[in-house]
Parts: sequence; C-alpha cells; structure tokens
Amino acid sequence: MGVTKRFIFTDQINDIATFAKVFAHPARVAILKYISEQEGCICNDLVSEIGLSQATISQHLTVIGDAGLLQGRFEGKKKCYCLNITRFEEIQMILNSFFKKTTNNCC
Amino acid sequence: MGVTKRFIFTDQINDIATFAKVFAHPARVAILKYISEQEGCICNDLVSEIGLSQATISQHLTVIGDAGLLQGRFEGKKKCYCLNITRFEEIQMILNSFFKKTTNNCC
DNA sequence: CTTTATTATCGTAATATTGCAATATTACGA
DNA sequence: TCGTAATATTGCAATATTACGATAATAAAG
Repeated sequence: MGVTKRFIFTDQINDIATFAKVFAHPARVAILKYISEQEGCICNDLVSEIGLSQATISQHLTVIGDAGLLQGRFEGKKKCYCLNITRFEEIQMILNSFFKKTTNNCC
Repeated sequence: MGVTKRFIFTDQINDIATFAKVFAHPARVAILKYISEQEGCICNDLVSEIGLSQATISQHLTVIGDAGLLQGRFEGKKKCYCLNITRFEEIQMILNSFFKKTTNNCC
C-alpha cells in the first residue's frame, strides 16, 4: 500500500490536503517565511540561511512552486523567487473556510 | 536520509509544519469534516462513511488525536469521538498568524 | 460463560518523502 | 572560448507514511 486513495474523497477535501502538504514540512514553512521577510528577493541565500543543501532547497522550492505559491524570474545568473500573494491568499481562504465550517457538535 | 531535520528550525516553524501535517491527508480532513457535521457523535460510522478499513481509520484518528484535536470517550462498546474545539481554534490561530505575517515584498 | 460488536494494536507490504552528492544547465565576465 | 557562479535535475539511500489483514482487548447481549 502506501498510496493515498484520493479518488475516495471530494475535490474540495483533496485540495485542502494538497495545500496543507506544502506547509507540512518545516523547510517549506521556513522558506515561505524567509521570502516574505526579505526586502528584496532571494535565491541561493536560502541555502546558507536555512542550512540544507542546494539540491534539497531547490526541491522544496519546486514543491512550493507546484502549488502556485511562487513567482520566480531570472535576473542574470540569479533567480529571484517571491511569493504569489494572490495564490497565497486564495489558499488561505480555502483553508479558513474549512476551519470556519468545522465546529463542535457533540460530547 | 528521509529524516526531516527538525533541529534546524525554530519551534514556531516546526509547530506549524506539525499542525499542517494533520490536514495534509484527505482522510484526516474528511474525518474532521464528518465529525464536525454530525449532530451526535460518531465512531465506526467513519469506516463505512469514508470507505477505508477500520484499522486505517483508527490510525488516522490517532494522528489527529496526537495533535490534541480530538476528545474521545467510551459509551459502552462504542467510542464517541468529537472535536476539541479549543485546541482546534488554537491551531487555527497559529496558522492564521503565520499567514498574516506572510506578505509580498518583491518582484 | 459464550458470542458479538466495537475499537486498538501489530506486523507487513507498498509507496512517498527527505536529503544529498554528482552532474547538468545556463548566464555572466575575463 | 573558458572558467565560474547559480540553479535544476538525476540517482540513490534512509526513513516515513499509508493501508490492510490478523489479532487483541473490552463491554454488552444472550
């Protein structure tokens, strides 16, 4: 086994799980936090800042990017990564609407 | 490898990742949603409702419970699970405060 | 006491994730 | 062109997660 049976669940539920997975690793949370805190843009700084290998950081950036949360563009050799704030707020809204609908009805 | 290097990150960041991991599987999202929607309490209903084996559902319940999100008590043979709404709102606040602090500063 | 219903736990197989070294790839500067 | 810097990709090795059958534990019913 080991395969998540996504086909069992509704799109809405699967989406929430997919978005949550982006935040489910501390490196990715740290990356998002760092990107958001910097005045200018970042790139390889994340490697020295966070302390994981360049390959690993790049991999995490891909995961975050696949969720639509990043905008990256090359400026010469360096790539400037920054937050896609529209997408970020969209995801935040979806998660929050789930939170709001979830209440305590028993016990 | 395969081990998340938690010791690299701050407690705050690790906490966010840990909480997010609870929501990072559709079965757990579905369980929380279902528990919240039911008038009374549930138990083995989740198995027939969601369509995963009893062992699997029980495992997911443990994960959700370990995050402090469930209150469960036996009523005879049946165990009534329900949401620990205080804890739920606490986690919601922690996640939201991260979201709020995250903004777009470049590009 | 025996059976049945309900939930938890154990063991295991399959798959996913994490992390890194090595290796591309791409762009700039000398 | 050549070397260097920055990032991406590939190919593992180690560990984690997911799922389920089998089994244990517990309590009610008969």
